[in-house]
Amino acid sequence: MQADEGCPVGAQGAVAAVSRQVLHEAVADQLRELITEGVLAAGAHLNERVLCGQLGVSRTPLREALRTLAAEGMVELLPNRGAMVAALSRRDVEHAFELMGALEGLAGELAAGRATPSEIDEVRALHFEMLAAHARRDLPAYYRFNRDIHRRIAACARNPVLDETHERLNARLQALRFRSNLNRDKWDTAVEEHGRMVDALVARDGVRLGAVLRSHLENKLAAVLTQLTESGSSSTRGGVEGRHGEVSR
Amino acid sequence: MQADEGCPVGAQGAVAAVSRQVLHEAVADQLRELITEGVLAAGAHLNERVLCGQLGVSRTPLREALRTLAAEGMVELLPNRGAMVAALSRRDVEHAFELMGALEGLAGELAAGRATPSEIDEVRALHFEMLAAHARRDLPAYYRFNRDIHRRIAACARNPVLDETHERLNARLQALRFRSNLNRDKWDTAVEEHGRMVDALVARDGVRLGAVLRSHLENKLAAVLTQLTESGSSSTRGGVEGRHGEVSR
DNA sequence: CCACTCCTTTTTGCATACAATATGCCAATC
DNA sequence: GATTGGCATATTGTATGCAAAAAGGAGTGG
Repeated sequence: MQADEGCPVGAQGAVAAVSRQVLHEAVADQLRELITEGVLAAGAHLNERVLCGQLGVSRTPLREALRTLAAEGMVELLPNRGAMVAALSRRDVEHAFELMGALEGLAGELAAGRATPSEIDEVRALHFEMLAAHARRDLPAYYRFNRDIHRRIAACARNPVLDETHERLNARLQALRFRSNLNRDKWDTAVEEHGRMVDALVARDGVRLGAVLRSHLENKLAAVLTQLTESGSSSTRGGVEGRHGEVSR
Repeated sequence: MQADEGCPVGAQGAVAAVSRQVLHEAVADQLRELITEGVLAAGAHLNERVLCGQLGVSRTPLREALRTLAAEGMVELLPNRGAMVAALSRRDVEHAFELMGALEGLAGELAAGRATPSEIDEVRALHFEMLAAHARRDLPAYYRFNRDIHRRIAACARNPVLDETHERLNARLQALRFRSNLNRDKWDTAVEEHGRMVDALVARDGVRLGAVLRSHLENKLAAVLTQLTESGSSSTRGGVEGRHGEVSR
């Protein structure tokens, strides 16, 4: 069922020299994806044996992957009682966004000074593509460009430590799947903010870019909190097998 | 993410649950300490079997602990070639300090608004103790109070996500053991900055506190870089050091 | 003298077996 | 009728065994 992306044994003869990935890392990648995609719902209990069967690996690499994900904050380990997908409380989300604001703010400040002209051009191009998606009301495309722009700006900061921290926190938040509803007003506001973002980057005004990114994040937090309040329960999609009792609070 | 350890539902506010710590966590703690203490030097290769013998555990919990530490950035895993203690290049240190500045800056901004009066008093008390240590030229005591003050301020931010990120990055930097030489000028400057820090906190001026913390970090970075240049430049550059992968994701 | 290859040794990666702990059920008791 | 104790089951934690990959070394050929 699950596409086995990690090559188990026999891919070493041919082209890709990089294809040498160890099993527990492949498992970790796969679990990360399952969690951010919402296939494994927040709060869901992860039974080792069941997961082993579904992923087609033994318990050892699975457990190692779970330890990795626990250190990343994606899952929570209960001693002698197994693992569960980390569930973010409303308070946790607020905290995460506070931190995210600082991270993106710093990234913006640095990016404005360190981006190459071609990188700036690329961000501008992505921005226009995003505007096109916005004009067409194409939400998935909008989100894709949106994410790419933020990632691109973060990359311009030229700080791998910052980038890794940012990506990791982002992965934890992605599991919220708050990418669903977005009313027109907020959407328009977000697009406007993106415009100021690009302006600040082109002007290489780091302080301004950082400020724009921070306020952008604050608005996003407000939207997410609104949605959390409204919906309360996430769509309980049956897991890889549907046997996971979702313990969402 | 959940700050609270222990039973999720039936906490029964009674006595704290007995030290139920699993072996791989104990091993991870121990390894963390060995690394930050410098017993396991940066860049050192970690042989699983040898470590097993030294720690008195089998390979399974040791390997799980190593995966945890790898996710935390304390060690680096080389596929099929074992683990080594993460070695920070000069560039890595710069990046880490950039991030650290943003983290402490945010913590300061939040702390100024959220600290309780008694917490502020405690920081003031620690500050005076630090002044005493400074007056006596008692470097170890100074470092202890210094660290406590920073931790205390960070705690006042009331943001576990930020706190965890901060602690983790701090642990990675601690391994540098740059706590050694500190000339009198820089020491005096640092103490002055701490004075402004406490002033800003007492005045509950978050922006100012954040700014002081950031500049404090910048000075510390300068000191660390100086020391790195003096002590390790000639030897590390030519050798195994090079540019290591850093972000594994 | 250097490089290359093959072989041995060592070390990591994975699977499985065994032990420790939690969970759930049922009866016995107050 | 509710609660507690104990047993049965299930699940996690740890140890060990086996196979694959890498490191090291000896020998041979250029």
